[in-house]
Amino acid sequence: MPELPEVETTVRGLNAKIRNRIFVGLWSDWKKTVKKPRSFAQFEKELHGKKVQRVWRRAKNVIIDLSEGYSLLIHQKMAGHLLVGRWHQESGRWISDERGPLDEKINLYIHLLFTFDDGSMMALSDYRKFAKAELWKTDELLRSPEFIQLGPEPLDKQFTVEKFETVFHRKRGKVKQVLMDPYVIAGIGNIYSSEALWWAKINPFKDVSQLSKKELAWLYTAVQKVLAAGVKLRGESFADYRDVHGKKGEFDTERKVYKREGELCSRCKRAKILRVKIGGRSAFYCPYCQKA
DNA sequence: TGCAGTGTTGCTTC
DNA sequence: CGAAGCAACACTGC
Repeated sequence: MPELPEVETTVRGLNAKIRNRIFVGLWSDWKKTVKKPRSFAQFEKELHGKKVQRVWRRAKNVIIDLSEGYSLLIHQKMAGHLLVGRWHQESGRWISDERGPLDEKINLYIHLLFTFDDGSMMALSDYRKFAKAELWKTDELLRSPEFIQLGPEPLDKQFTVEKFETVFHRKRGKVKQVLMDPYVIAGIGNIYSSEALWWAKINPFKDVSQLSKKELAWLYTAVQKVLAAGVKLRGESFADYRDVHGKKGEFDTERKVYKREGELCSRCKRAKILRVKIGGRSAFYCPYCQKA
């Protein structure tokens, strides 16, 4: 579900709510969510008593830095939601104490529930059970290969158009797939790659090695534009993304091609948006604006 | 009923 | 050996 803007929205929400809180309790009905340490009991034991220092994001990972040099990493994968609030259990189900957007549906899929020292809680809801939680020593996480190998952050000030060109010229393959490769550039998934390519007027099938310098510059600008708009609008909730309070994002007003197959392109008004398969995923584009 | 799905990984094949 | 392709993960909703 979440791509960079959605994860960023979640991270900002967590920072406002759980800083300085101390982990005192843990509940789970799907312990496989915890991947590290291997043993759930060990995870629970090591987490207990740790204080939240700050929450940040790398690619689509939420990282909660803790006292004593620990970091809790959570990846929401396709359908995970991180929520904060208070819940109580009724006949085996978690019920939100608050009225409003944290409705019953999302609560049904809570598989991991952390309790803090002040009685507030952080829940990981995930109807597909793909999300993962890992407890690391912070320095080990930062030195781990899977972390080091991640591509640059597209919204970093240091991520210049020159860096973008360098990163892309090293690769080959369909530009759509390369954009979604977290080891090439971080945080871009199926929605924002489709949107960026539409803004840049680039055909998603085009091989990255065939992109002109001009096209690379357009794509660089488009990637930053759609991601920044996504963050500003607090994410895309076309599917089921919600922020930590269960609220929807507003990026849907900006959605130009994703899941719009058959609709007239809003820019050229001469062609209908196509849906095709690239690398096993659906890609959406305007065959007129984004000629091969 | 069948299939697609916001992501990533790891296995197989070339 | 590297790259590419694809199943697997597990479940809901159209």
